[in-house]
Amino acid sequence: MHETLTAVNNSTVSGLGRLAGFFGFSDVMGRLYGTLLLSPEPLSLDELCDTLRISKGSVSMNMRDLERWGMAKEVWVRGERRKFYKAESDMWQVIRNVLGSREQREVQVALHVLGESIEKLQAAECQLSPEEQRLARFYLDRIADLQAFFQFAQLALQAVLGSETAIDFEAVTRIEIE
Amino acid sequence: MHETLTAVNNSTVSGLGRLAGFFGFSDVMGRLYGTLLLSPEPLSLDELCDTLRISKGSVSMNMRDLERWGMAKEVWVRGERRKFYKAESDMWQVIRNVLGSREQREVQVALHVLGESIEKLQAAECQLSPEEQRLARFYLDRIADLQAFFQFAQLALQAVLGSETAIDFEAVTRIEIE
DNA sequence: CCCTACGTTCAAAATGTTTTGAATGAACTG
DNA sequence: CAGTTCATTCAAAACATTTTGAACGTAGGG
Repeated sequence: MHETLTAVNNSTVSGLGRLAGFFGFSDVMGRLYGTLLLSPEPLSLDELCDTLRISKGSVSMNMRDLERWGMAKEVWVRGERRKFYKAESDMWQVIRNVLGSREQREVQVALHVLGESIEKLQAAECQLSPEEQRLARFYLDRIADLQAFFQFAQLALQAVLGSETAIDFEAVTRIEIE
Repeated sequence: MHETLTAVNNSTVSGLGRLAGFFGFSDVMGRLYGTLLLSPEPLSLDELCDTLRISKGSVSMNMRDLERWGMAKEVWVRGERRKFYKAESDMWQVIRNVLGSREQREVQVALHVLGESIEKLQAAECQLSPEEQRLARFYLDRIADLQAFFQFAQLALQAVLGSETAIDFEAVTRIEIE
């Protein structure tokens, strides 16, 4: 294959590995995803092993994760007994999967814990010594800031997730280029 | 100290540890930050060791990182020879530090690499076999999607970073609560 | 100057994560 | 049903990260 194609493939795959790492997934997941994304045909487990120089076991496990996150799908190739995979190529869908199920839960838990802390502090106020009351009020201030941060994050997430297919990537490209 | 205060302190500190981990920092950094954030007085290295049950060396190194990221500052306490630290309590500032210097650079690098790939593919087109040309066009499609994603990320970052002190956390709190 | 109180460094140890490959099992085929 | 071809599992090994503490450096006080 022409060297340019190989080079582009490599840098894209390793870039996606990096991106995956950034989002708290394993590098390998990202590289598998990238390899599938740049393959016009679905790929089998063995082809993925060969391409990425990774053991079969690892590919098997990581592919399961990719499927769990809706980033890849099994594909049935007629006349073949093996499993074939293709990437979910709708980025928007992938992002919604990840943000919607993982990040949103994290934010909600955080908000819940912070809310509880505030309640506890307010409830305990009358049992505290004057010195402790000062500290409690200090805590309340700082925790209110954290709360505001997470509420902001929640709003941002909802903005991205809420719009059905809204944020139109193609449109973004056009805006930037012009 | 009253048990409620201790409990709130613990959950906040460990929550910030979690958050730090999420952003690719070490847990310990987050916990140090949390401990400082919930202390009305600046704390010395040794106090931080004691509170978090962590070695002096570790605190020293992690505090340097916290300073590098603008999340904590040294404070001079008169009559004291030791270093004291306090948290940068303006969350907005902290977020801008992190997003501005780290995330933004990542996004820019990614955009640069993707742009290069597109150029390379276009330049090589006339040297490719018909079969390779089909593949090159396929790559261009997929890479354009990735580009759009990163351009979206860049816009989002700029929206957050661009506004001077704009996104007003207190206002967010009010909106959410009402 | 020397002594003390501190902060920093860094190599080794502890801990955590990822990868591997042999064992297992499931599904098809003749 | 026996043989083959695959995917999966999981314990052990390879690898990476974090933590530790002893050694070192530095500044102030006497």
